Amino acid sequence: MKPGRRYWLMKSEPRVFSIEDLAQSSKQTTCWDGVRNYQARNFMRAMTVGDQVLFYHSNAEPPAVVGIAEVVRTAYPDKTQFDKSSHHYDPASAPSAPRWDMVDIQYRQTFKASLSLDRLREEPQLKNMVLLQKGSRLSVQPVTEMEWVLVLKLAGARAS
DNA sequence: GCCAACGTTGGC
DNA sequence: GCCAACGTTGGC
Repeated sequence: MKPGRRYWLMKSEPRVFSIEDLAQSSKQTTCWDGVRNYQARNFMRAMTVGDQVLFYHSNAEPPAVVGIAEVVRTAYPDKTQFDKSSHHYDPASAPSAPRWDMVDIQYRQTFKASLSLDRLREEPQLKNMVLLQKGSRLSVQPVTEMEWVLVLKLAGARAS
């Protein structure tokens, strides 16, 4: 655990963009566009290069943490907010004052055994994970170092 | 496909 | 500034 590193969890629907898609992306890197929630955006703005990310498959069977990525570029304006043809177009956002940001993340590893939501709920020490809170829908959320260490342990994974 | 939980919008 | 209406998320 390197000092100063922070830990996060980011959700993606695998039918839209899976961890396999990330692994096969150019430079195994992608920009995390489309976030349109202020709290999630603010968490992305707090990210620094080197921060570690749990990659979570939502709306999946089963929903699960499936691997690890790393932040390789800090927050910068999400171009899709100005693109009228984009599903994420935001007419209320001005180019002079972009409302939405994104970060770049790079693939690190896929867990041999992904950790399902049910499995995570079985761990008393993870009961405070943002992911496990009732009604939690945040697509970008903080993870504590204790939670990070335990999730990797449960996944039989080593920190990258 | 259902629907609970949550965030946003806009009338007042 | 309240809050009803609406849209979205995401587990099930």
